Amino acid sequence: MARPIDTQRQKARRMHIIDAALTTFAQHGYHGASTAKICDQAGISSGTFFHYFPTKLNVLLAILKLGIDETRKFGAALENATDPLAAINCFISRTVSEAGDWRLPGFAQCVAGVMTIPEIADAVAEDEQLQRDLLIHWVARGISAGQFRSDLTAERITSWLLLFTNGFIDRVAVDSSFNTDQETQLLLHDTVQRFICN
Amino acid sequence: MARPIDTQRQKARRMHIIDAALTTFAQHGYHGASTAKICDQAGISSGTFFHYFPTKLNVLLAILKLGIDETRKFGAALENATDPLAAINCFISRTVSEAGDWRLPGFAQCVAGVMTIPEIADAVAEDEQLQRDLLIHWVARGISAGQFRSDLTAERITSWLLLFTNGFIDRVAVDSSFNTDQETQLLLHDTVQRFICN
Amino acid sequence: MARPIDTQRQKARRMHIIDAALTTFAQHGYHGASTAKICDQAGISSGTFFHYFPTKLNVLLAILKLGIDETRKFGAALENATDPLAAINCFISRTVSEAGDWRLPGFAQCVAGVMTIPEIADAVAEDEQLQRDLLIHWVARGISAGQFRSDLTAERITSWLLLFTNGFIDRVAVDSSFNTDQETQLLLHDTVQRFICN
Amino acid sequence: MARPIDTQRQKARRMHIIDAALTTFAQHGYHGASTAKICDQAGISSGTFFHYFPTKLNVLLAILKLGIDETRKFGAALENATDPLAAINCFISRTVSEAGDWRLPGFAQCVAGVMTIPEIADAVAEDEQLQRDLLIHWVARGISAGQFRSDLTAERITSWLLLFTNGFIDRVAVDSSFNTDQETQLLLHDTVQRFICN
DNA sequence: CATGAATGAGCATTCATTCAT
DNA sequence: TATGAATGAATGCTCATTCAT
Repeated sequence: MARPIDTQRQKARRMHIIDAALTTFAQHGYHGASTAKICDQAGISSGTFFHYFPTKLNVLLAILKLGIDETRKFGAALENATDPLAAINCFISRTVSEAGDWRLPGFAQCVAGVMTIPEIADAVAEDEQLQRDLLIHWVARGISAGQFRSDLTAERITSWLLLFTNGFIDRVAVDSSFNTDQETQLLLHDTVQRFICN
Repeated sequence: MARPIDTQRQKARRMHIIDAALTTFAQHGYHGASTAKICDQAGISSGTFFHYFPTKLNVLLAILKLGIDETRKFGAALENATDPLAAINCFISRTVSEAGDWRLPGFAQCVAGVMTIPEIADAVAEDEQLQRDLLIHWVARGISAGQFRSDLTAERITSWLLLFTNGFIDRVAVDSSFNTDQETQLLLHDTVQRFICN
Repeated sequence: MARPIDTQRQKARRMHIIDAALTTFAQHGYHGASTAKICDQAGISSGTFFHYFPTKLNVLLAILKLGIDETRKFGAALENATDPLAAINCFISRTVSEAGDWRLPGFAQCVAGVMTIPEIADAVAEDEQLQRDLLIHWVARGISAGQFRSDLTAERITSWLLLFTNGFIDRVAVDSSFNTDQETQLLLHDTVQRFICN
Repeated sequence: MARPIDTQRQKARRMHIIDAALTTFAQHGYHGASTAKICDQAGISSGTFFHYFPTKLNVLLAILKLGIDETRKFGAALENATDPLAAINCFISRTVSEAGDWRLPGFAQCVAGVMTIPEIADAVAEDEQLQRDLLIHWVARGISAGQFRSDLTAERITSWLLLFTNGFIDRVAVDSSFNTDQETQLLLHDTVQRFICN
């Protein structure tokens, strides 16, 4: 008796495991997060874990994949924007607001510690490239519109925008006096705007 | 009976191991850097390794300690500076130029991945605090001198300066189009100056 | 309420699984043949597998049982034979011709590797005993008829006949230059006849 | 302080582990012999086990290698023989007398069960080939000397000699009424001689 | 001091088996 | 009756650390 609806349950369960893994990775780092800890967190047995993911590494990759997909979706949604600065601000505040999930900064550190694994490096590079492509489009448009400074290439500016967002997330992880909401304003209006505009 | 000459040799050997560990941590991450790999890199036996350091974690802590000491020394050397912006720029360019040692960005990622270990978190927090103390002093002076913007507290400005430097190092690790020398200029004159000054 | 037709289907399905298991055991050995592989080979789900057999071991035992049954049947069919040597040759060539199913030699190796499991050892011993009983009868008759050598007990001769057949099957598995059809002649006329006759 | 004599100890220890593994493999089969059981048998820790052998499979291969080396040595020692039949008998009785170590027949079954692993198959094939090369030389000489039957190629005869020896070892494992010493005589004088001579 | 063999706790992963649907 | 998701015990192997020489 085929149970076609099970695919729903499977997807949900997969997401449940991913969620638990995200928490555990954020709390303990990649190697500190034993599969046993992840399974505890998810309330499942090790067998179930490996039923859904062939390897511990693969859960991490699945999390990264999720981020990549969201980045892609967001880029598409931004396509009908008109003002370059607004588009960029929109992208940046979205990225940065993800740090509202307290696990994100910890997860970012977890990933950093594991960039020596080629598959991870590749996934991170893919995400990075997506963000670059997305941003560079709007930066270039801002430059041609005379809205942004023209002494720097769109590429260099993009690198710096990513420096700001990633540096921001790192701050959240490390600096307890760093208030996300409050500093996001500073990021958009002072750092980005001052850096990018004429 | 302690022979002072031996102390010299010991110190040199200790430093040699630290250097090898730094390389290995940068290349393989904390867990990827087995003590065996570190020993290979240092050209010593595991016995010798544990003669100089009680645990693998302690080598990492020793490396961090070295950084802390240098930060402290640098802070002291800066004490007779007169111009706040110059002092800050000096600090920042020193920090950032350390990334000239290719191992630093990799090591920074290694440390990020292991921040869940309390001793590491403490050491990093100590370094962070030192850098804060050092910077905040000059930022406050720049504000009172009317040289810097006064709409933000010295503390917030300092957080952002650290965001820039750490974000910069992260960029070096992740972004191959990011040229250290060239971007350092941008960091000092555009990012910092635009952010900090009136 | 049992429907006799179902029993047919069940039996067929059971045989189908046994056949798939035989193939898989021959190809991968007992431990290399995971239940998953067997199910794949049979085109069924693991649930179905365990519906027909309580454990993996039981499929193997079922295969052995099949062999035992056939041996028994063959022994009965041989009962009206008249010439001892012909009867023995008949038995041997039947046994050996089973190696025409390419899976048999592999399966024999599979079983050898698992003789440390008491239930397997018992089943193999039962088959062995059956073959012994069958052969010893004709060997004894050949001896009393003065047709066979009388310097050896019927039991020892029988052991050697089994040595020849099992050794033959092992050869097929191991020695690619060993041509079944051709060597069967040699087995019957040279090895067995030279060994057994006056 | 270099301890050059340790190589002796290492070799001894390696052999000790090999010996324990041989026992355990013979008693429990390859998969039934967990590394834990082997370590217990050897009186060592798992760490030590893997210090000497990278893989469980490798101990098995090491045992096979030992057999191969001995076959090679034996072949060399046989080189100055003069009588082909005597040389062949000498080889066969050596091979067969190894079954005096009660573990050998069990180990042979263990290996049979694991022939699906390519590395094992290769090692067994190498041993087989060595034995073939060794025997075929004397068989060919016996044929040209008119001492042996000439209706079969030397190769076929050799295959049959190996059938006899391997079948013999299998018998020892399976047939409790099969007395090694007594049957060896039968092997040499009746089976081999009757098969091989004119 | 230096060495590297020995240790054993810890971990990712496999797989036969169960059972709700 | 058939399914396949869920289970968890068992296993091979890694690696930081100890200690006799």
